[in-house]
Amino acid sequence: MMVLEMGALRHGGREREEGARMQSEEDDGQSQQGVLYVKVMTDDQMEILRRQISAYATICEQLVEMHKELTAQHDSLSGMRLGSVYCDPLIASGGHKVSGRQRWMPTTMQLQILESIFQQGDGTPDKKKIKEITSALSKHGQVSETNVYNWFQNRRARSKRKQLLPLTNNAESEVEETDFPEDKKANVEKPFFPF
Amino acid sequence: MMVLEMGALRHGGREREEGARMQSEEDDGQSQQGVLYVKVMTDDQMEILRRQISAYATICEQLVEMHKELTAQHDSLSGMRLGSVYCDPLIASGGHKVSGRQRWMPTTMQLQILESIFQQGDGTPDKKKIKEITSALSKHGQVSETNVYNWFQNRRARSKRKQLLPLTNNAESEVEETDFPEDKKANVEKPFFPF
DNA sequence: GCCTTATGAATGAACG
DNA sequence: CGTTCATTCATAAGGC
Repeated sequence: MMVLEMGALRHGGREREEGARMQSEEDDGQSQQGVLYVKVMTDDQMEILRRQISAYATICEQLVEMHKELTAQHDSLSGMRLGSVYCDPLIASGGHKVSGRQRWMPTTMQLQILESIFQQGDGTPDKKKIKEITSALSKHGQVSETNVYNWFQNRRARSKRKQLLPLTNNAESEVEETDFPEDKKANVEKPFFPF
Repeated sequence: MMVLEMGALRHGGREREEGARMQSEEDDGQSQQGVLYVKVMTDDQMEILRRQISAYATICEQLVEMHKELTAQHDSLSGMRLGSVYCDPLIASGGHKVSGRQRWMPTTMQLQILESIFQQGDGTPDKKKIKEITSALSKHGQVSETNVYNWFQNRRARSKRKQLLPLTNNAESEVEETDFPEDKKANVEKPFFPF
């Protein structure tokens, strides 16, 4: 069960009505003064309400997650250092540290193993092979199958790119901009969600 | 202070990446006494629903507002997304590497909409649906039906893959929890809006 | 301190 | 549909 504390959300605003997309919000509180009759809803109406609420719940969660991501990178300076062996639990006590966006840093030993496997021809190991490699690497530090998979992906891509790179000296006048100044404001059109 | 009871609405949801169809067929049928053919709600229940919806609407508004600020530079920095209008193929004339095809980069808003649709059950939209979605997304940036189609393809494939390989990492010196944003209600329990 | 580079990870698009 | 490729993003490391 989920409980939403509204106290923190109180705000003065609320004069717009995009939020009131669904009828149910025209009287705002004290709606039925003294009326004692019960409301009767059809299944369809019930379903509509349910979906509407679900949609909002989903959206809220997504927005919160996205907000976390956006703010995570901003204060990412407070964290433990990398995925190495250290990471002393400095936060063990009360640290409400958020954002644990650490990325895998292969140890020297792991890198050597990976490199040697890569150069032994098997450029694209299958799932089984990945598991084996991961298992082997685990002896030298924390690693996941995804890490191994990504490593090979990147290794392939970058070794290929290296080949094609060495003859690109002429700088194209890259037509990057074309920016239009007032777009920033235009972007604030209050679009809300068009389901 | 106002407390919202949400247990009845989304107790099951939030598996993300997977079905999680929050349709209500399972509990929709006359759960009360079995004798009623319509839903009967008391004023209190009605009021709760009303407040829930209102609260979500308000929250969403606020979050959207915040996001505009946070993503303002992000979106504008990338300039126009996608090759967009010009995409001048830069004739041969020596430059072969050419900036060529840029890939579609959905805007924050577009992503929000796509995610919402995906999680509302439409895992595999048909042609008609694709057109609608594309049309809706066009309001927030350039996008083609192919883009939308690909997005859903990838979304499905990757959400399925993710549940098949839960990374096999060992604890070691893992820094507390909080890993990436993916707890069910953890983000609602308390720190719902830490801003 | 920034800036540059290296590289792990995310993801749009394409392939079979 | 599942897998792979190609491009991009984000961040750790190192130089200035």
